[in-house]
Amino acid sequence: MITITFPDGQSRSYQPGVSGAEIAASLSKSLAKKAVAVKLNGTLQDLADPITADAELTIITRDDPEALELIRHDAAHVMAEAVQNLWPGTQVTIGPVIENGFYYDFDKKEPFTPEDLPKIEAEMRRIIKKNAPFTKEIWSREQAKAHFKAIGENYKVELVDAIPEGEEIKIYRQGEWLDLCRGPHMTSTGKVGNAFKLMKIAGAYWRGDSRNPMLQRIYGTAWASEADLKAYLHRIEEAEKRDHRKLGRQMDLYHFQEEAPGAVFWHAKGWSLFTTLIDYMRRRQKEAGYIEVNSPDMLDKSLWEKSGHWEKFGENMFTTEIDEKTYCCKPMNCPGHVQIFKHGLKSYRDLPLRIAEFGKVHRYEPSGALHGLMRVRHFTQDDAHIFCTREQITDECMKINDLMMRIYGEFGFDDLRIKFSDRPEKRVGSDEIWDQAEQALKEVLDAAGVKWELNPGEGAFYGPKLEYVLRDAIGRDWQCGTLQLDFNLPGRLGAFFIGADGEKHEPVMIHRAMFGSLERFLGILIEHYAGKLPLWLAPTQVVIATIVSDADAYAKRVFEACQAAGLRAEIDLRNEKINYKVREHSEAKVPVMFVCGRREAEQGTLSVRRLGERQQQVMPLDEAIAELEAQAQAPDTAVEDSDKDLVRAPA
RNA sequence: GCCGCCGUAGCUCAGGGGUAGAGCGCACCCUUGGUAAGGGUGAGGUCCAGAGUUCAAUUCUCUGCGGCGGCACCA
Repeated sequence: MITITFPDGQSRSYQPGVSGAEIAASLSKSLAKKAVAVKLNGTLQDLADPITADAELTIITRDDPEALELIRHDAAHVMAEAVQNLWPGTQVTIGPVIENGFYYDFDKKEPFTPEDLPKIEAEMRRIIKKNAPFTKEIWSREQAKAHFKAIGENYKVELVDAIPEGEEIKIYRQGEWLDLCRGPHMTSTGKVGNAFKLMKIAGAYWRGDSRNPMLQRIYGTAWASEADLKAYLHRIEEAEKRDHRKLGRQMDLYHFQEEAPGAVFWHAKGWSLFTTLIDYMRRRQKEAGYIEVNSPDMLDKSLWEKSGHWEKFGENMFTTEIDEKTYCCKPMNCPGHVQIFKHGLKSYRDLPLRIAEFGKVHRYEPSGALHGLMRVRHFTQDDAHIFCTREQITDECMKINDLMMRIYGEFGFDDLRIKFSDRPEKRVGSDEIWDQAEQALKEVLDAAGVKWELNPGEGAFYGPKLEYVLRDAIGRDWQCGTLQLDFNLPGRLGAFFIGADGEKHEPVMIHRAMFGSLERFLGILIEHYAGKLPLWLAPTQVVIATIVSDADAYAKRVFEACQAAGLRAEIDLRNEKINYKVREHSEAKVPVMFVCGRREAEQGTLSVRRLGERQQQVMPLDEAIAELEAQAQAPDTAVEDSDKDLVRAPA
């Protein structure tokens, strides 16, 4: 007999080989009916699988959160059958579960069209209605290969070949249809339910390799209930409203046009945002002991050959020929910073030397990669390179991480993720150096007590890196901040310092960007705040709007007072009703409106209306402006009330 | 770069082999109205570009460019 322990701590004895279904039946009739799978020692498996040893077991019903991935996986199989029913001769490949849904990749001569999706959905519903049981069979490798070869499923043959020796080759049947699959599955197709929707068609390379043929992928979403599906579709809709490309237009921040693909035309309001961010970062960096420099935008190709960029990155560089020379637009600032470091003999006493630049870099990104502000060909980095000794690495990395966390915290990112990318296959430098570098970064992460995930083999060729990743409104991840250790470039470009021993030594270089790309960070910020930027960032902080033209003169005085207080203000004297003005400026996401009518003009007050609030507050003019001025301070310049007078004393 | 879809007014979009429409915005006029759209009049288009088919192309076909959704890429 074997002992099965249940989540409530109770246990029972069963014959070895008992199935989850039998166990469920032994517990209760209703549970047996609802069960779709089991979780055996933490792993999901088929309800019909025999259990041969003592185990902890949870019966999974369709309503359990764990069942969601089964619903989605089953839906993928059903979709594959549906597609093959509708278009015989289509080859199926792989169809995994992903966040919020599933996909399946097909090889079919004629492309799917958007009109095909409802047809496939209908066929899926028919298959689900038939409610055929999912049954598992274990086949031999030869049997599986022979079968898939015979029916022309060449990709499946390849998949069978890829299954390691000694691993079972599982076949799942659903009625007439079968598929090679790792499993597990629920008990029958009917369990998939109705809460699914096919979302989009896309191309995808076989096995994710661009040298392989391109397959057609169909993405779907599936949920336990129609309410969940509806909620999900609603979430997507809401997220799309936050898209920075849409908000950027609505808020008049920037635009793109055909003549400059991947290059931003920053409008006055967007540029205001841009410079506000730089001002903030400049203060933060100065405080952290950085010096700011500016290096040339174009440098002779020979320098990029020396640095290794031409070989490693040349395909992505913009070049220009002049005076029989080739110049490259800088894709990175590092070689320039090394030149500045090299200018004048450096002593160990100069280290660590932290060189920062808001440099605009140019990278020829593949056309298909461009994406609003998130991925552009010309962007500004808040870049810095720290030249230091080996001994200083940990301390410097720690400081960078602290600053990074502080800055991300000040923008309210609670969904920041940190990835640690270690040594790639193609790399330079000895294993000892890599050990040391990776160790240093790990220490930093541990000391900071932050959560991080390993990104194996994704480091730069010259050193390991940390990536600070933020998610946009539509769920895409973007790397923003980065910290990279580099034991390579200083040597290649001949940088050295004189140590305490009087000898030449190679400095270590730490590459680091906080926002990463200002453009990308701005895109993320816009989506993060859904356009409702905090006061200190808002391009227009306050609009002074009149109710009647009799208040024009007063409104102008208010406007001037706002400007004098350093507020970014606009004045709206138009011959429009106040409702109209309120609506328009609310839609433009202006955080505050100072409304003045006859009453305010007479009494020297303002009716203060904040974005998103229905209630207004009538305040004396001076008080309203002083309050707003205090609230409009950047996180790093905001001072406590008690200090305010001191700071402003010279006025 | 690859696969698919798309490109019509400043914006959002409809239309369709016989040289174009709506709403919003814009301009002007009336209206001075108290916190999310007052009314009227008007201007505004190389229908992405080039080639082809056709008596005729914004519409169909091809090529290019750009955008969107994925994939690959992101040093």
